[in-house]
Amino acid sequence: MQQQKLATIEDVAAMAGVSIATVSRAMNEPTKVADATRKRVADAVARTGYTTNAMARSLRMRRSNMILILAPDVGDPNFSNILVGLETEASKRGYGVLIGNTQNDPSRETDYLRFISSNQADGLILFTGHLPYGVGQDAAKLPAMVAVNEPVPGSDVPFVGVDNFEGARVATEHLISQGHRRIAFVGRANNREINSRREQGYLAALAGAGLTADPRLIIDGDGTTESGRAATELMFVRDALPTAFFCVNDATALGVIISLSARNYELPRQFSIMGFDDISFASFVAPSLTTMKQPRHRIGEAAMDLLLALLAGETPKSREVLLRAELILRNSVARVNPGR
Amino acid sequence: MQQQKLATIEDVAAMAGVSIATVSRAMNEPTKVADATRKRVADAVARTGYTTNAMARSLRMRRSNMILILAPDVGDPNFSNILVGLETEASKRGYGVLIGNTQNDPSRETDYLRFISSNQADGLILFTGHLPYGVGQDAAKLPAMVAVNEPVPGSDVPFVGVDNFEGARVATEHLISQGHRRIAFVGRANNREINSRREQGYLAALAGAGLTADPRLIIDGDGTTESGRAATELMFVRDALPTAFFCVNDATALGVIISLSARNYELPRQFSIMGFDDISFASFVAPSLTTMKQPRHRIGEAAMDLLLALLAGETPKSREVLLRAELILRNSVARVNPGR
DNA sequence: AGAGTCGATGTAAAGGTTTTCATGGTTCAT
DNA sequence: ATGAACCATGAAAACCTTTACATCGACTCT
Repeated sequence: MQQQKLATIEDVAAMAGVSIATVSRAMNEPTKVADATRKRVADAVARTGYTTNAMARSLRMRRSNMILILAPDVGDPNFSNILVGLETEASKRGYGVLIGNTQNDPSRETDYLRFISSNQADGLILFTGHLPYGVGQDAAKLPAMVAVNEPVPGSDVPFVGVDNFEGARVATEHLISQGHRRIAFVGRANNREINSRREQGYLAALAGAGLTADPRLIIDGDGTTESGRAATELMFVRDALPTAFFCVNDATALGVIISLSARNYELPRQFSIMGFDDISFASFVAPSLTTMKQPRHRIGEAAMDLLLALLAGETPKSREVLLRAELILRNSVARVNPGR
Repeated sequence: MQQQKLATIEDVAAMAGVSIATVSRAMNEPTKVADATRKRVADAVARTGYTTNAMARSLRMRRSNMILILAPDVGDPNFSNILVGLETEASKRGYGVLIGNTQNDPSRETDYLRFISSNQADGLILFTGHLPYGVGQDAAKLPAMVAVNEPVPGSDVPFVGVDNFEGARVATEHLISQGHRRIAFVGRANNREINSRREQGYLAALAGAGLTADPRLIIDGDGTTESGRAATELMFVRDALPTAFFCVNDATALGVIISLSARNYELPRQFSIMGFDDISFASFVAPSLTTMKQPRHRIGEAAMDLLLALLAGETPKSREVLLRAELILRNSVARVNPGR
């Protein structure tokens, strides 16, 4: 169980009868070394089982080949699927992935900065939607960064994510194509980028179809299931009902479904519900949820790809990489009930 | 954006008018340094914004304060919640958490060993249920390890997880307490520890109640939703039906529910279904799923705690740390239908 | 007063790489 | 034959800590 003494580059050099510099070159810049010696070195490496000590290399190169991922909630299913993409791409390129679960706790965010200030991570993926606390004004101290899932407002951090505007428009247009004219938007929140972009897409679709938005059908919500439920109840209180609900995300849609089911409405005959995200339970709810699927795996890959390009000194083509969401047809949307 | 030259321990030493050894001591063993100088050092640290270079420290100390987590599927919700616990505990103790997503691909598993062979990780958390490929016979080369979620058969790797036997017994006893006598077990798989332990618990509960197990009600399954569906269909073909299904996990239970619903049975009036795990959608299915909840957060914490104890040289009290699952009563289990 | 302790600090080695610069030999053009 | 150009290699510095050992002064005890 104990770490037995590992072979070092010197052991290899001695066995191959060359200097350590040559061993290093043989491994990292094979062209710069004669064929014969390269082979001798390779043999020695195999015999000793040598692997280069990452710490020593990082120390010397001032680079750790590690990426720190800062996320408010690692347990969030939306996160974990993107993580797979991030991890896959990083691993393919020889990078490791470090997880920081911040729970939106400022002190934890600050704490995680130690990884970058101590050279333990070269780059940063931000799921948090804001720069880490504790950097404040001197954001210059931060390394290369890419925001995922949620853009960082008021900064020039590049963003990779789903095209929320376009996706919301497609979703709303689908409802319109099913004959719906009174379509609610559940989950307005001006202070959240995602929510407001989706709202914009919704409004654009209405406008494109020559429909005017009814302000009573646009309800605030923070994206939780509970907010979806509350929004629905509010509509009944106001007695301003739509024929279809476009919800800012699937969690909200679930709240709407729960609320309507509790009132014994038959879905989707009496009301259509459209979500956004396609989280795992979307296909298990009754009725199963028609929604916009985020290409999470590809988002992760694209984000990591961009970050590594940044680290390599490239300048990004654009500040945003937007991937299209895909319309997933299930059973929560139907043609509008002609009786209504 | 560029890494401006960071302050080193020498800068601090110069500013405080002491040697670098004293700075190091002042930070790591404060008692060994005089109050006055400790204060001067602290001031200098604050003024320079010094943070110790983790690479240099790791190189010198032969310890990285990093834990590698090897998981077959990072996207698995069962995993991600345990991850939160692992991460929380690690972070609290000054450790970082490195993610390795193996997809059960042997080459990826082998690849990740580079982190430990190059000293980039001190310990290993195994979600995979087996030792990493590529170590083979010389398992001695591996660092401290703890298995989570699934034990590693035929090895002495300590395991932290839910008490599958006990949980399954409690679950089955609950069904018995509701008057059920013909109880199926869906998801038998002898080659998987988890499945067979849960089956044992099921059998123990039956035996404890003086019931004999009907082999026709014990159906193979690999824990997927599809396997639950197939198992149910098989029972109808055999025409050997239970009044209640105890499923090896929630995913399987979902398959059973889908299958029964498709046959227009009314649940739970005609059949009761009990799951295991309490994954996120369990409360959203119709009927919402009665199940055994895994204390995932605590499992993660306990596993990390054990691993860090191992790293500190302690010998574990026992090879297994088993946490109790909690019975979550929802709507998929009812008293047995007297009509049947 | 001298020997022995003790506490605070400094010196220097060690940890394992990568990379600059130097060296020595070979080839090629003159 | 001579210098230039080139190639393969080696020596040594640099990356930044931690820590064993040495030193030095002050204090205690006899």
